Amino acid sequence: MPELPEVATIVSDLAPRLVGRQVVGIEILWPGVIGYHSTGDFQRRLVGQRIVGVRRRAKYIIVDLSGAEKLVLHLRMTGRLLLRPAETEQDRFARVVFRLDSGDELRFADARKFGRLYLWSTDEVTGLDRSLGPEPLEPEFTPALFREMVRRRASRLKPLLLDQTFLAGLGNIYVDEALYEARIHPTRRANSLSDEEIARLYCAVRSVLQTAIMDRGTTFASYVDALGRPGKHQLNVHVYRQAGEQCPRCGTPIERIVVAGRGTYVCPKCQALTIVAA
DNA sequence: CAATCAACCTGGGTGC
DNA sequence: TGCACCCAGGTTGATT
Repeated sequence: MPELPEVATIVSDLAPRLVGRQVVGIEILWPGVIGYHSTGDFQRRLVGQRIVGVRRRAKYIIVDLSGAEKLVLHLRMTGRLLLRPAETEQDRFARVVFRLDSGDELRFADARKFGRLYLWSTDEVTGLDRSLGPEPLEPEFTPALFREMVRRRASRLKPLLLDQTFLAGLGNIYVDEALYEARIHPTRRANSLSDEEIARLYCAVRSVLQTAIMDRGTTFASYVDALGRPGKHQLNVHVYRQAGEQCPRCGTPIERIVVAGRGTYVCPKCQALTIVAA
């Protein structure tokens, strides 16, 4: 479910509200979502810790603590991270609840139980960081860097852009939106792109993500921010889940195809595989 | 390195 | 209402 803009929204909601808070208790309603440590270990190591920072890397949420370890969360498809007053009725599918000294609870809820919570050392977080591709909105991600990355790869763009070790943060929605914006077909080989196409794709990736962040994410089914509010970007998507609707650019009906096992939305005219003479 | 598929789980929507 | 079936915003690991 959540991609970079959704995770960024949750982190921006949580950071000002969580920094300085202390974890005073933890309830684990479904132990399966705790990775690595035993659940007892998880509770013992976390209770009493103070939160000193909340940040994002790719689609991971990293909570920096007063101790040496860091709480790392991944929401996968249907995970939610919600900050609620403790007296609020429990959220459906709540799996782990952190009680805070403020009287609030940080609740991890996940219908499908794919999401995971880890307690990791600095070295483990560094290892995660090194295994991930660049952050598309950071200044280190330059057009020249992206050009070299894309030129070196032979795979099709759709799975390549979904690959978090290649580029961090994109998921199914924003890959389709970026490729549409750049007018490039998702099955094109990366190393077949012209310099101009790579430049278009670079700009498209960044503008799609930035626009979605301004819209506080995309809600089609289950995504909500840390206060339970849906995003607004579903009102501004051009192709994702728009099969049969008219392409905003040329009016051709949007098509749904399957690429690398993923539902994929394209304008068959704007994103034609072969150049058609005008 | 690239591609495909299964697996992890469950809910929601659709069509009969 | 019930039921079968399809779809799902992610990631990993096995296999070819």
